[in-house]
Amino acid sequence: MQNELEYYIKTYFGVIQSEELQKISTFFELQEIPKGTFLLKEGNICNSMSFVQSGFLRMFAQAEEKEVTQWISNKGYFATDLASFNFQNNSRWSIQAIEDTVVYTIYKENYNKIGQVVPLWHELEKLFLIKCFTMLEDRVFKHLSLKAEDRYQLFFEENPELFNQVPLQYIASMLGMSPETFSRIRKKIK
Amino acid sequence: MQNELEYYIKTYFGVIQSEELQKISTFFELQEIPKGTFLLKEGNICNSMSFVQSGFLRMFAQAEEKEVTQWISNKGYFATDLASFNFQNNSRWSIQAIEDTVVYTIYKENYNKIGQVVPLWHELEKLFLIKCFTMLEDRVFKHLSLKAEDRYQLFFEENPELFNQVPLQYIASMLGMSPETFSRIRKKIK
DNA sequence: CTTTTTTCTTGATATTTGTCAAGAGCAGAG
DNA sequence: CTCTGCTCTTGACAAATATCAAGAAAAAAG
Repeated sequence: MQNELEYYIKTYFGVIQSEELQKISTFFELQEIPKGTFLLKEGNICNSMSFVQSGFLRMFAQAEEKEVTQWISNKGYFATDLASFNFQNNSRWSIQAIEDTVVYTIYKENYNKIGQVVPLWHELEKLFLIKCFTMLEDRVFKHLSLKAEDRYQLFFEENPELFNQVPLQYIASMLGMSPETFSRIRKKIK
Repeated sequence: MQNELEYYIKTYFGVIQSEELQKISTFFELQEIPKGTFLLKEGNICNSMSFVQSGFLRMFAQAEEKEVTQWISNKGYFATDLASFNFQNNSRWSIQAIEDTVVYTIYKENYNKIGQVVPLWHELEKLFLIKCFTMLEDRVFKHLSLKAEDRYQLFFEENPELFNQVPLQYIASMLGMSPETFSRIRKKIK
């Protein structure tokens, strides 16, 4: 069980000595989040970061009229408001469990202790942030260069598991299209 | 002159002791980049990072048919392929001077020395990366929630100085619309 | 100051995507 | 099982945006 968490940490932060990995993982706690529960509400300060062990978390915000889903985290992904977690400002996102979800959560006070346990931590953290940055860069590029259908295709290839487990309207929103357009693209492709 | 660079560093990396700031700034070198010159070509490895002192740099990549402008750096902004700079993989972006441009450039070997000079450096660097991440998060959100006209408006409010100094087609691309749409929005708004 | 090239604008038209409204399908509550 | 909400789909239509082509304007080159 704990090994699974260690695997996620490795995935994001790279190779660490296994003793260190064990120490880090003791900072996390396993939590069961019932469907519908908010891990974070827009405007509040985010003081934790969670890795999804099972289930789904949706990160979203209110725009003018509609609710916009920014990201859906499934098994192996993490969820937090990075800016709020680090700067302690009001979070821009709400994070809510789409299903009953199990997460490994680390709170800020413990997160800040990792540096003392793992000498190289700041380097790993930096590389982690650059990966996150690059992912977003990629997303922006896709919006600048692709039509709805191609964005659908690419996302489907990368995350097929989401499509039969998460309300499709959320995926549509995350890809920047209406649920109706999403539905028509699905039909066309089948 | 050097003070200007120190100001940029401060802007991005936060408050540092002024002696430290001076030490860091000696790692940079002033370069004059003639219009049209490439600081980086897609596919090459990026080994430098530049702050714009005057002029404009365009970061772009080739998509299927068209060239997509991801970002335009003007005075005070920096330009680099973060992923390539850090992981030494092939860069996804080209960076080219739109005008004769003056930059302060730091090369990777010197960049890596900063940590020895400034004890807190890794912390500042981390906060810097989070700011970059947040900016991109914002951009994604804008694409998910706003129409072309609103993206234009917002960007214009934040960067009015670009609009009479840079070919508008590049701004259009960066905002995810065709030059024609861009032009029509301008007309409508005037 | 011309000439040439690039960029911007405009109109006509096509394509993509969104909106509205209705109904179908499905899951959960009782 | 049946009712009640959601969610998804579908059609008709509207709005947003892209494309193509031509000309105007501006900038660069000579």
